[in-house]
Amino acid sequence: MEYNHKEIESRWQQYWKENKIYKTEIDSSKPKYYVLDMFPYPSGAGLHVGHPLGYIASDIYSRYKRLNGFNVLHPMGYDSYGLPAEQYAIQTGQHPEKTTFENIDRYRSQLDKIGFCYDWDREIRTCDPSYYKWTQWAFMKMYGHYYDRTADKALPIGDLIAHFEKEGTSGVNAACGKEMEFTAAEWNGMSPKEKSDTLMNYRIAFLADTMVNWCPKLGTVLANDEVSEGLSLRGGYPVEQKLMYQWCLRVSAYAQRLLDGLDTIDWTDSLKETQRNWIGRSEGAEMRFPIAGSDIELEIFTTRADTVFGVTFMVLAPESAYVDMITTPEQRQAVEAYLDEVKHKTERERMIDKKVTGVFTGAYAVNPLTGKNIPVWVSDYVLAGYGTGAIMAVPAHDSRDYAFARHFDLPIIPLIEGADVSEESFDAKSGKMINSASSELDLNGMEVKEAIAATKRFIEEKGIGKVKVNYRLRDAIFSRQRYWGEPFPVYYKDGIPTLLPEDSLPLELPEVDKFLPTETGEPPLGRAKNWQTAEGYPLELNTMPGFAGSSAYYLRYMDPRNNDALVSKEADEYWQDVDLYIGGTEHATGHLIYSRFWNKFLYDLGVVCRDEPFRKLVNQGMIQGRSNFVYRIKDTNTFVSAGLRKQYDTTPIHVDVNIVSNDVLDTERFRAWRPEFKDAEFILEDGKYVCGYAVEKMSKSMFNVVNPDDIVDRYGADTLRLYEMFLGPIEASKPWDTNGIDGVNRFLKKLWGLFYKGDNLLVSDEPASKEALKAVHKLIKKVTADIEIFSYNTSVAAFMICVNELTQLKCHSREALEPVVVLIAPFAPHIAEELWHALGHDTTVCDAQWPVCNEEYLVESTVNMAVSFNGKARYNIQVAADASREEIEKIALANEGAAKWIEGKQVRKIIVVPGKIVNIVVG
RNA sequence: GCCUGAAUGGUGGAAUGGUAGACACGAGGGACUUAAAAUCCCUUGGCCAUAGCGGCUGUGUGGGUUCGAGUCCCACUUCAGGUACCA
Repeated sequence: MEYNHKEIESRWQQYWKENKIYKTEIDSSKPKYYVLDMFPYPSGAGLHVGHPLGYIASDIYSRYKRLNGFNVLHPMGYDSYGLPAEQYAIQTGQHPEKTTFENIDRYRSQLDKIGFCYDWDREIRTCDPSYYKWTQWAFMKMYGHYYDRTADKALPIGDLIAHFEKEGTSGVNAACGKEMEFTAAEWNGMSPKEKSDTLMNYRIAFLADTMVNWCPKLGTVLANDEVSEGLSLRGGYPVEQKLMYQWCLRVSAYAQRLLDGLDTIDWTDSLKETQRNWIGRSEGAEMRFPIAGSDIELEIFTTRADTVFGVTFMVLAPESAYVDMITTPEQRQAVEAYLDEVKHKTERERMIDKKVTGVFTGAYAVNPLTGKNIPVWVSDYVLAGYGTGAIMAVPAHDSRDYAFARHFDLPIIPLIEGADVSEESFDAKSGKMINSASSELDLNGMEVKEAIAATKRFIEEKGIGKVKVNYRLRDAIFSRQRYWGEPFPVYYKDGIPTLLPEDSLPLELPEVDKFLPTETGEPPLGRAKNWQTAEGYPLELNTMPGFAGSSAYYLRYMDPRNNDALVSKEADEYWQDVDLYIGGTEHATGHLIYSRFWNKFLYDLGVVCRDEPFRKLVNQGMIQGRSNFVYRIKDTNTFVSAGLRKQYDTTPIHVDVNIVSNDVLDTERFRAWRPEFKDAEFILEDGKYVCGYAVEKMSKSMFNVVNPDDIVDRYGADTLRLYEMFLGPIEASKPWDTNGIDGVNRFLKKLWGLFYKGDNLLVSDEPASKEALKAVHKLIKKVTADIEIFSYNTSVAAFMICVNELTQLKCHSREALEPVVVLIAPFAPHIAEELWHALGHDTTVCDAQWPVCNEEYLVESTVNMAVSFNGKARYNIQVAADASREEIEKIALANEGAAKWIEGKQVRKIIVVPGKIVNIVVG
């Protein structure tokens, strides 16, 4: 038999499926291992060759762990709610479920061809009611809890209500939107609506007026991580700021725990750093500046308390509530004109044009340390959402304040010795303080760090302010004005949001006639008939965002068909957490934050036993496209080969990479490719047409999309798998380059050749030679070590070396071949299964034992050592492998004439590292 | 601006501080063949030498530590990714 990948692969894939080889059950006799891929959003374009990179890597690890006796959970599913299907539905009128399911089927058939060991009985889809029941359930729990800072965990909102009834807000230490103060009597006197509104300030899932990223083109709000540089990530449409009443999740309550948790997990430093930046902890002080002639106090946040003597003005964010409170009648018109101007600018416009703008409110604040009056301004360079939305401006030591002061001609007071602030501000947090003394506080002469600490102490003692930690991390906006998402299990009773009863879940997504907003501007669910409770109360019209369904999916895989719980106690305690998670870095500030938050919340409730969901995370790189070009000579239909193109005036044209092989164009297929090239002429070099190339994004318009199906069809899944791993380290981004795939395919044929010559099985029961066993055990050692560090590319190289050696040794001994088959099984499972059965086994190779390296085979009787004298005149000596240091020295010296003197110089030092290199220093 | 990471042949990439360039592609040469494909063998960082041994040089740049540096330290250059009026 020749190596026939098609026949082998389809036969074994069918066998695995029929015998449910990869079905996983709880088995307390074995240690568990949970390997997870970030599940895909099934897009209409299908899989390209870049998608499976991470899946192959995780598949290898899963199979490896299984061969090592672990009970491996390795599931797959689909993140099937999302904007693209809905946008497509709007354009075509097709129900998003229909296109989504079609896409899922296509993904599945593509995935199946690659031979993954997923337990498909555990498949989940986020748009399936039996799945999103638990998304809705988690939302209800978040609604029903608040974050208690003293207990440092989520507690039932009922506890808080009981506290309010007895003591009001006194003694409450809870995460909230704004600090509130009321007595028990006041609470008990509130109307139901007032109570509901008050509790919204504390609930973990809550309704609030929030500044949102509104994307008019998509007709919905977007989360911060769905917006980049003022444009929507999906579609690239402009995004503006808008105040809307929205569902939110109090992610910020978990900021510190999300930060601390990073120290306990095995992720790359760069990813942890990205999350740390996103959480953005900054330690500073909150200070109050009284407004002159009123009892209003401006509260500001600063990390530079030391610079308080250099405050020459204050700035409010345009959206700040203070603006209206303090603006003087004389300035009101100017301020309102400015606010109007700012409102009409989109986020993007604000960013592009960094002109300094602002307006004076007419009010003055009193510096609590100097007693001096300082003007209060409004400017859009201060953000409403961070800190208190108001700052003290220190132009000498902050570049933004500096630009503002220069523009409006405000005074600049330097506070650090030697700082030259005539051209720019001095932002560094170092140096000795000057100009910073009052009768009560003297910072002069202190280092900046000391001064910060001293000022903080002072303001706390004087009650001017307090030490405060701020986080950049915002609460997640959880409403989307879209159709294709999870409905909220919420209705409105006399305007008061109320949860549906838990046993009514799931609340299924209703049918609508169109997927567009209603004429009155309500979300698409406003079109649904009878979208109300049995009593006639209206149901929530918003749906949940994409990250809702993907935040706890890893838990659902543990117990996917359980209708009574998200995950049973038994399943949770057995599978615990994801041991290895593989996916792209693009989810660093979205999914990977939300998931950790969601999991910590469930941990607080005692639903899950682990605080962190993903123990180890590996980021696979992106596979870019590698485009090919042909060069058309201007105004002709003649194409010139890349090497000769400089002699002509040419235009490069993208050509389909599938009709190019090793950068050589198949000219016949090119003529057939498109009608306009039917009569194309070619100027060849060395009889070939060589194409140019460039690395670009993989996309249809560049004709550089390589479909895995085509590769599988031509070379087989095993070749595809090995080649994707051989391409380079999995974390690295690299262009897909089909050049070179032949080498991997050739290797598999050679491996096959160790077993078969034509139809003859060559395998013998003769013992293997020492050399053959050495080659095999070297392989065992190398591959075992490589897999543990995900260095799959060097593993593949090791296989090639070993097979070459065995081929040269003409080794067909079962003793040598059997371990090789088991080792290759994770990488190329189909051929391994075939060869395993050729060796006479009737069980599947998946249940084999991972071979153990016997170091004895690797021991050399003698070792070659390079000896150099002063780094020069290097030569080799042979010594016994177990030779002592002294013996090696002796032999080394003997070889160079046994001399204590070399080239007339005395030997001073001999450094010997057994097995390595001997260097002798003279002089 | 800040934070991460990277820089090695024509290409993708190997190298616990110890013979740089494993493995593969590509290229060149050869064998087999009427021919092609497939397969196999040899050469392949650069320069010099070549009948043969070989020699010099070489991991972005400049320094440093070390008997010894692609690897560690300092400074710089370039590229990639993340992030940004976050006070």
